[in-house]
Amino acid sequence: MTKSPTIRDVAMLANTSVSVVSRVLNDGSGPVAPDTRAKVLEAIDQLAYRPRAAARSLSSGQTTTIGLLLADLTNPFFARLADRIVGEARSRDIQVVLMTTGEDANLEADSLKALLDRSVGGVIATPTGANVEQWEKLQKIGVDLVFVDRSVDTLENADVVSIENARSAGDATEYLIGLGHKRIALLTGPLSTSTGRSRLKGYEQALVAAGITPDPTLVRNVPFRGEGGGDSIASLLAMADKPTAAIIANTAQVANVSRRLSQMGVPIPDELSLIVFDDNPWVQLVTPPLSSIRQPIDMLAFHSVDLLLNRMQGKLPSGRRYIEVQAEFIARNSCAAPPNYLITR
Amino acid sequence: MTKSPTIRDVAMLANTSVSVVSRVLNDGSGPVAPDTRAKVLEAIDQLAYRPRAAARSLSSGQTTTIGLLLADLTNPFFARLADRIVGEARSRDIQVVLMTTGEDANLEADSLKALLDRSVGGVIATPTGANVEQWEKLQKIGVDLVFVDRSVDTLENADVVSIENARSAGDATEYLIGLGHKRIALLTGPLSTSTGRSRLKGYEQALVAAGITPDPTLVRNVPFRGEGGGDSIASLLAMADKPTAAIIANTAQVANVSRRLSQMGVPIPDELSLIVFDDNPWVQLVTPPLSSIRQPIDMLAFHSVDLLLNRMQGKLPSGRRYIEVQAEFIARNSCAAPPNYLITR
DNA sequence: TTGTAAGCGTTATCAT
DNA sequence: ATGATAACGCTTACAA
Repeated sequence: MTKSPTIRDVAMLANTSVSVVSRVLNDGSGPVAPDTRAKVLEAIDQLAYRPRAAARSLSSGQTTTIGLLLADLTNPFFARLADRIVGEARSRDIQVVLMTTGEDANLEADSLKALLDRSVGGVIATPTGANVEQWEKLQKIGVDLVFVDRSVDTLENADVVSIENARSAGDATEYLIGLGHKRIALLTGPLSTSTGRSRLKGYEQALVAAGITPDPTLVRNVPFRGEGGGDSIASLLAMADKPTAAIIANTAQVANVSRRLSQMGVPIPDELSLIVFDDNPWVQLVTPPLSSIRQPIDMLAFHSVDLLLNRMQGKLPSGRRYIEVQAEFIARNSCAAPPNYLITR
Repeated sequence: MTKSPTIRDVAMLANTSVSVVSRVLNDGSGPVAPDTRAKVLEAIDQLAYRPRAAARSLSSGQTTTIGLLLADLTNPFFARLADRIVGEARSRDIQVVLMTTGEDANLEADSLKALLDRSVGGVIATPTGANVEQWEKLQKIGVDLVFVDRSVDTLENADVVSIENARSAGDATEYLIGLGHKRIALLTGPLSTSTGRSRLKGYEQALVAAGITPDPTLVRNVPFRGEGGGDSIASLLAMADKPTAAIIANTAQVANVSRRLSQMGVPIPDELSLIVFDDNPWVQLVTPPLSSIRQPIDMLAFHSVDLLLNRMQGKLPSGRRYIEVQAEFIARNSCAAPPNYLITR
């Protein structure tokens, strides 16, 4: 545990002043003679000097750190998102402090409080929908905000990056309708989330467009966390006029639903056609492989950090930026015509 | 974007000095009269004051931030580990900066370099095995180290938290032997990792104990990343004297192996019995559900942050701490007696 | 018990 | 092109 060299040590060794060293450190912040620069660089190298982040940010008021507040790393979608965001951040030499909400407003509030210490210049988050005031307070102290995957409508100064939820849900619905399905169930997230609402809208629009009246009893809102998905699908299948197909638009619940269906021994796609949001690696491992909607995680990651960094550097005009990227429907073997469906024509 | 209040503002409002405010901030760092404290607390509350992390750490030389350097969040094992570690950290009010190596020594080196800015007081990592010098340099500037899941033997001052790898592999091997298997394949990680070596050792010991001579051609070392697992299992099954069972002891490759096996249409367990390290949620979703070794991720997380924090607070005597936790073998339906196996007795 | 003042390691302003 | 020097916001002796 040696005491680390400071900028002064470097200046001394290079026979110059701290200001000069600082200038070569922050390239372009002032004039430096070529050979002076060389000497400084050598001194830095020789001492293995590294500027201390805390001092830097205290003095400059800036940080090269962003916060990443995700729902839950246990969910493969968020895990992969985190992976890509961290990668994207590294390539730009910025660090990421990671926090999770567990979809719990209180935990989210805790995280927001922690973020108030100005250790980050901006944050990328999947908000729970609550804590609007704390989010605003965070913005007020100068922290830029980018919401990814979902948004909070009342927070108008936060940028948003997400997939085209309505359209994706619509695509899936159309596909099922095309196979002959009339009674299509939808498991979606809480309607308090933008994601849930959009997916529902896309689903209903597709139905209406095909001349089918949406049946509200076929729509279930399931919390992101917990076992809700399993129960919902079970109750759906217990209905008298039960659905012949289901779209699981709640990314967090697809594993639960799959497990329950497999436990119940419901033959897929014979008795029930299935489409899941989020193309996890394992959806093609199960029997049958599941048709799914692949969210372009790379794009979500790229745009969220790109947007945030541009904001932090003041490169963007004020006003919310809303970026939507396309998701891709992938047909596998979990969909077929409904039972007893006769091809007439 | 208001300018935030400083400790001086608080002192002023509370009609006292900054040192007093500082003392109530860091409870116990000095005497404060009860009613003075009350006034300070009120001022803090009223101004919504939050101490700035950078100033604090610059002045005190300490940080409430740790680094978490993991291989790859794409792997469910690491993702869940990250989730638990972040949770454990939050409950102690410490922040986590996340980085990934992608099992790449160069990326690891980059991260290590970034860590040199003393923004963290310690790091929890799954090392690649390389960059020994940089790890040492990190320790030299006072950053404590805890390796989790694997270790680097030459780094004797880093604590280690992992599962009992040898024993777990041994258990799985014994189980298969008990079913009548003689030719048991092992897919394991690179032998440059402690994990790979330990699992191999446990496997061999179990074999020898049962009077079976280990056959090196049945052991495959597969890199953590990439598609190696699939090819390995395929080549194993192409052998003349092919194995009747396989243990996939490379956590990162279980999905690849499963996919390949399913593509090849190898009947499990009829033609091949299978045991996988790491009990992902989806291993019970596939057909048949896979027998697996469940790693106690909560324990790994708890001990690694506990250990690290104690180190950082100097509460631990010097000398490496090596904590091993038990993993649990879970029998499902992917194992059976080998083909053509006659029960004689 | 309280307050003053000297750092902590940078950046940035302003002379030189 | 270079170099003093004053912040930045906090902790911590050391006085009072």
